[in-house]
Amino acid sequence: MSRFSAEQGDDDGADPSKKIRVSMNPWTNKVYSKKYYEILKTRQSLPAWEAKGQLLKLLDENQVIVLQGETGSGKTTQIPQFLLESKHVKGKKGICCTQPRRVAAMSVAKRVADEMDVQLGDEVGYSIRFEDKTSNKTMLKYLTDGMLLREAIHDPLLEKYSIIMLDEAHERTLNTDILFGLLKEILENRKDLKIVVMSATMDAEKFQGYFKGAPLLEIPGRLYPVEIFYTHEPEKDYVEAAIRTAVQIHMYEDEGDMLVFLTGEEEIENACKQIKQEIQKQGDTCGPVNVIPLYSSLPPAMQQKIFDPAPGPNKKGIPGRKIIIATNIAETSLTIDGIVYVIDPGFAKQKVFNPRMRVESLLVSPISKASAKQRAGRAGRTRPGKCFRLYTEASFKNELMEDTYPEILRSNLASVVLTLKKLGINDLVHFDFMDPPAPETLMRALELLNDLGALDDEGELTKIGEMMAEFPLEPQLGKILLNSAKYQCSEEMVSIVALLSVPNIFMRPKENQKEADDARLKFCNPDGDHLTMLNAYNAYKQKKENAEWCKSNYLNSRSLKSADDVREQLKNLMVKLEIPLVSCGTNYENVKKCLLSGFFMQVAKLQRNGAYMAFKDVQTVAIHPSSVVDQKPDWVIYNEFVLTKRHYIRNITAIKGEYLFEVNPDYFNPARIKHIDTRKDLEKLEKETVEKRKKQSQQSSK
DNA sequence: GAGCACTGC
Repeated sequence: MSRFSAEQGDDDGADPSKKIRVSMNPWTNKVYSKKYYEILKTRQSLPAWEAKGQLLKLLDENQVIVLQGETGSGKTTQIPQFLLESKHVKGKKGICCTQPRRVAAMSVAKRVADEMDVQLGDEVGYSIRFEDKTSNKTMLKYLTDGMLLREAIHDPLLEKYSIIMLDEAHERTLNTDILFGLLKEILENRKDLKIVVMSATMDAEKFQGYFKGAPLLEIPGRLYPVEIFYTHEPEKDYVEAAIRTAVQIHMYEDEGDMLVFLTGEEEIENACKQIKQEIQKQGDTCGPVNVIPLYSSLPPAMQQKIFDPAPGPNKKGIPGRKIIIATNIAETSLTIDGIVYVIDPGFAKQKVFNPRMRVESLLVSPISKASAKQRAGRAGRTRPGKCFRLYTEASFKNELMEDTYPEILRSNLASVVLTLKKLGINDLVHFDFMDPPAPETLMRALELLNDLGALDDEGELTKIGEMMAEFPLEPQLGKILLNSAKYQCSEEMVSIVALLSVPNIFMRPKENQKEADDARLKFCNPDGDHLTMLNAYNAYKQKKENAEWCKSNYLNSRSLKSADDVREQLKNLMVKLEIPLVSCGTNYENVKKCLLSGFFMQVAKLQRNGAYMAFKDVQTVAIHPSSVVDQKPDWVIYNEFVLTKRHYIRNITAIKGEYLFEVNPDYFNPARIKHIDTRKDLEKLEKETVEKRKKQSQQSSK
C-alpha cells in the first residue's frame, strides 16, 4: 500500500481504522473502485510519475514552469492531477488545461475522470464548443485553447483558475499564441496565478526565453529508436517516389505497418490505387496489403479503418501489411499504433496569407525539421522502426526550416485583432507576441475593422465592435448578423452565416458529377449561392434532417448537421444581444442588402470585356465555375477569393448596383475612390441611381 | 468550367 502514499497523503499503515479512511477517495468520500487500483498501476509506470516531487517544488518557487515531455510520458493526464494536490490550488479556484483539438480535450478528460475514480463532469470535466461537461464541483477542466480565450472575454483575469496549463504549446496554434501574450499580462495582475507550459521537446527553450526565468522540467518520453534513411539524389516527383518506395518496402522489408505522408485528397486517392495495382502485379511473391486513405474530409467510419488489423498471411505464409496513406492529420491529430515504417516525402499543404490581397491560400511547401522529426517518431511507438525521407540528408540539414512558421504569421488577423480589442488590449504594436505578425497584416486587420465600424478612427472598439466580438465568426459575418434585424431577415441570415462557417454542404463525387450537379439544381436560386444554400438547408430541415435524403440529394449531412449546431449557437447569441429574430419570407432582396452590409469590401463589377473586377483591389477575377450564378450580373458580392490557376471568387450573390449607395453610401462615395476608372464607374452608377429614384418618385406622386 | 492541409470559437 505504501506506493499509494504519494496519491493519498498520510497513510502510515499502522492504524487499521486509518487504513480504511485512507483508501477513501477524497473527492467523492467513497471507497476506491477496483478499477482505480488497476489503472493506478499503469499510471505509476509512466515517466511523468517520477517528476512529481520536483514539479511541486518548482511550482512553489516560480510563477511559470515550462515542462518538456515527449509523447507517451503521461504529461497530459498525470501532471494536472499532481497539481491538484498543490497548496496553490485554493478554495474553488481549479485548474484548467488547454488542448488544440476538441477530441483530445474530451478523451483526456474521460481518461482522467476514470483515473481519479470520479464521474466525468463532476470533479473532472471538459468544455468545448457546443458542449460544456463541467459543474460547480469541477476542479480540473480540459478545454480547447479557443474556449479559454472565449472565457477570457468575460473573465479578463481568468479568476476562476489558480493554475492554467497550456498543453501542446509547441504546435503554436493561433489561439495558444494569443493566450501566451494574454497570460503574460494577466500574470502581472495576479501574483497568485501559476502557469504551466507543456511542450514536446523542440521549442521548450523558446518558451523559457519568453517567460523570463521560467525553469524547465524535463520528462523522458517513451519512444523506440527510429532509423532514418535519406535518398542520395533529390527526387523529381515526390508522389511517384513515395509509391515506388512503399512498394519496395512491402517487398523487401520485414513485417510491420506503413505510414505514407502525402499532401491532399486527390494525391492520396491516386497513390492508393497505384500502390494496390503495383503490389497486385507481384502476385503471391509478397504478402497481401490493405491500403487505406486518411484525410479529414473522409467520413468518420472510413477514418476508423486505419485501426483495422493488418491482413493475415497469404498461402505461402508471407505476412500481410497495412499501408496508410495520410495527410498531416496523422502527424498530430491521429496516432496509429503499430506503425513501423514511415515514408516522408517532405511536403505538406500549408496555409499562407498574403496581407496585401488579404487572401489565405494553400500551397504545397517543404515541411520543417520539427515536422520531419514528428513524422519519423510515428514509426517508433510500439517497437523500433524505420523512416524513409525522400530527400537528401544535405537538404534536411541545410534547406529545411527549424520549425514550422507559427499560424499567427500565416493568418488573416481580423478576428484576432477584434478579440484582442475586446480583451482590453488596445496597444497592439506593443502587445508581447511570441512571434510578432507583420505590421502590414495588423494594419490590414485594423483597416477592415474600421471599415466595418467595429473600431473608430482612433482605433477604439465601438459598441458595434463590442457586439461583433461576441460572435465566434469572421468580423464581416458578425456585422451581417448585427444588421440582419434592420433588414428584416435575421432568421435567414442566421442560417446563411451558419452555412458559410461549415464545410461545403454540396457533395460532388468524381464518379457522379453530373448527378450531383442535377441534384443541386433542385435547390438553385439563380441569384446566388447563398440563397441556394439556404434553400438546401431549409429542405433539409423540412425532411427532418434525414441522412438518407441528404445522400440521395448529394448533400453532406455532416456539414448540414454542424451548420444546424452553429445556427443554434448563433441564435442564442442573438437573443443575448437582443437582436430580434424576424423572417423576410421570400423577399430575398433584403437578404442581398444585408449580405452587402458586411461584405461591401468584397464586391466585383462586370467589365465590358466580360471579366469581373474586384472593386476594392482593382483586380481581375472570375466567378468560380461551381457558382450557380451564370447570367453575368453587373454587380456581385463574393465571400471568398481563391487563388489557384486563376483568381476566382467563390460563393457569389448578384446585387443591384443601387444597393451600394443604399447600404453603405460613405464607402461607395465616388469622391473617396482613388482609382480613376473605378471612380468613373461609380459616378455613372450614382447618376443612374439618382435618375431612377427621380422617376420612381415622379411616378408615385402622379 | 474547377478544388477542398489541419484545427478552433
